Amino acid sequence: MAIREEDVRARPGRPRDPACDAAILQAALEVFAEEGYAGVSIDGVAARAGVGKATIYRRWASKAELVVEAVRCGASVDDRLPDTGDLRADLTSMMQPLIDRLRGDDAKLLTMFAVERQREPELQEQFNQSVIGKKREHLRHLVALAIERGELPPDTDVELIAEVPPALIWHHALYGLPMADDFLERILNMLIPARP
Amino acid sequence: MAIREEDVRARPGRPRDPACDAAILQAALEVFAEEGYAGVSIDGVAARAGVGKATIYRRWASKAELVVEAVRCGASVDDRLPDTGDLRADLTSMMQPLIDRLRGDDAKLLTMFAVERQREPELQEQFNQSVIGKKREHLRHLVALAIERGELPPDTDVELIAEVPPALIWHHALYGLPMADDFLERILNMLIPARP
Amino acid sequence: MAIREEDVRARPGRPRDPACDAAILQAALEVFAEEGYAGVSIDGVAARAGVGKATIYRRWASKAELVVEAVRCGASVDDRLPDTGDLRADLTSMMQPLIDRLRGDDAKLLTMFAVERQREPELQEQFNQSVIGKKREHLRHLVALAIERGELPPDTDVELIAEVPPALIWHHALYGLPMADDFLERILNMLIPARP
Amino acid sequence: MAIREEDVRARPGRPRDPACDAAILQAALEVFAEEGYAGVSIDGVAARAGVGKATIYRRWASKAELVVEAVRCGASVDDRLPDTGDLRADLTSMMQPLIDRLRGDDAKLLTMFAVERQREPELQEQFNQSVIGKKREHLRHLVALAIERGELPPDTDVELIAEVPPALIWHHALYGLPMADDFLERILNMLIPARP
DNA sequence: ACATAAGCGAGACGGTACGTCTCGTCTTCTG
DNA sequence: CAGAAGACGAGACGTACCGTCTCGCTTATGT
Repeated sequence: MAIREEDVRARPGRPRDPACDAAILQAALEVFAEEGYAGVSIDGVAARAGVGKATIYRRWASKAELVVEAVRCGASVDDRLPDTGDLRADLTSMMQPLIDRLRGDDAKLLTMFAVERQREPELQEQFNQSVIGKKREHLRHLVALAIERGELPPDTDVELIAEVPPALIWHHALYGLPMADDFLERILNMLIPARP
Repeated sequence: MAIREEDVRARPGRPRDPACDAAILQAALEVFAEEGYAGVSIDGVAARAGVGKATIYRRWASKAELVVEAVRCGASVDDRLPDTGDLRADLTSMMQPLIDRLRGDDAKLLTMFAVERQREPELQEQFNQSVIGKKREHLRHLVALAIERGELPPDTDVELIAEVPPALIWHHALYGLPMADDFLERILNMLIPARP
Repeated sequence: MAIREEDVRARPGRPRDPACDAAILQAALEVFAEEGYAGVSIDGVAARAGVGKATIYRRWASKAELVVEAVRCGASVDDRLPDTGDLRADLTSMMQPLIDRLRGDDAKLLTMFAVERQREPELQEQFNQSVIGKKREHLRHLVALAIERGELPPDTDVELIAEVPPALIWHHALYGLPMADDFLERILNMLIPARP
Repeated sequence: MAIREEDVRARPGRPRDPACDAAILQAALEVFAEEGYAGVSIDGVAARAGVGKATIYRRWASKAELVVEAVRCGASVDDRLPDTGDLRADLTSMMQPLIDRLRGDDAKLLTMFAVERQREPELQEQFNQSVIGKKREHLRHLVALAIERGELPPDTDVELIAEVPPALIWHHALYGLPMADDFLERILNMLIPARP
């Protein structure tokens, strides 16, 4: 996660220019999409954003952090963690946007990011902490609640079930397997017993 | 892809020393397994292999090509396609070796290979056809047979179910999630209804 | 010639550290004096100066430029132009210091400087005008006066005689011929008839 | 001096191809004249001469030896060591060709060679041994004979006098001082007392 | 109102790896 | 054996980034 000040604005001195944040993230995203992680250079991003390097390092501690945030924003990975009391609805609300994106224009960006993560431990670390972790936790939470409500049998393997949707989605994306409109529906049908 | 000679041996001059190929690939593989892609440096590989840098660049045009080939050679895959008439047994026989390798020393190797495949369409294509495709086909075949035998309900989503084990295994591997000894058992428990 | 800034200090950004200039030139000079031109390596100079390679290449475009400047700075010349009325004394006073330096630690430095001048016409030009020219003129002046005083015969070839001492000194230096303590004395004995 | 077989031709096997000698020396000379010593690379010379590298190293032990011989041949530095019994004549016969060459088209080649010698200790060493040494020895020999014959006074400083002509010639060449047609004559007039 | 503290563009700095080049040696095959 | 071709170990070259550190300047705020 970036070194974002969450609010403070109690700090003395000149405040950070929000236009810089935008310009930097935009530039980073463009370069990443064009050249991949290795093609991103801080000097290059700074130049393209019309910004000094210090202005970047004041916000992000490393190239990895910058790229993570850029991709997260750029692909508008949404961080909503829904909890409506209906497992199907919640899972759909969390997973369908990912599927849509992986079937659309962002596909290349997202898979490229997934790939680069493996090549750059820093990147992986950063992303796991800032994004994946929370989602995983929430998925398990939703599954546990569903068991309590009786939507899933009591002996359900929570940790495992919670991984099935993202695992299948990414698996299909990475291997180029087709994901039809009813893809998520089929997954949920497999995981959630039909209501009697 | 590497600058491999087509084996002609009609070229004049001193032939390439095959011992160098081996030493370089071995060294690259070791460093890669220990430090990951970013940790591989040509100077380091050259030193460890007891070889000049030029000897590496004579064979591969860049670090990326070298690593791809090293991993491809190092990660030899086994391709048994069992069919004993028992789904649990067959899936175990197909999937457990993969899990074992992904939990063992080859883990980084295999995951990085999975990653590099994404960057080299040719490699991906070839690998899909020669290995993955057959396995996928066989898995579906096994699932279909299990339905016929009544081990799985008749309305089972064959294509989807068949992807779940590899998807979950790779998902855990790629995200560094723990895979305990009973990992495959839990997957099978989830997929296959308990025998009454 | 080096990429010297004209001292403007109107440039934006962090100014160059003068201590680096000094350290690099010093290190280059030392290596050069010890190992000769071919023995100078940028990595070596950088290491000895405690400086990154980029810091050198930011200032000089190549090894050659660096060495030229280092030597030029290191080989400061003295330019006394004596005129006591005694040819032997004046010539000794002008030439002995040169011999001493060429026999001492500065030998390699000075000869290499003489060499580099040949490769850098600009340097040669400037040096000829500012140092050599005046010395040559003064030598001829001294010889002419000596003729008037009768220390030398009236038909002496002024221009030629005036070149003999420096020519012989540099010739011996460049070819590594020995220059004993009485070297200058022998030259003068050859040129100036013994007083009756 | 090169590893020339001076004669042998008693060796078994295929004799060396004299055309190779010529092609290599020619190529080396061209590159040297165009690019200077540092610009000469064995690979480059081999390619330009249409010859394998081994064929060069079979004849010369190093780049320095090759370049020395190439320049010596190319500038047709003649190795005649005349001894007619007349000092003026012998000195003229030895020195005038050098002056002519330094005033003519070979000037650049020769001075460049003189310069590069200083930069490359190997080169200097090679050249001193193979060319300069013998000439210097012979000059001293001639001077000694002239003293015996009474052409020079008995107290003449042999070693010093012998160096004056080459020292003055090279001094003038390197500093761009004019050398008129009577340049050598003036030197000899200075050194050799007029015949009574 | 104006000092203070931080932001900003620019770019220097010590490092490290890159990919290229040359050296002088070694190894194959063909005449 | 000579010769053409070219692989080999070694190591310097000059470039490009990284992440940090000054510079001189600008911009809010808080007293």
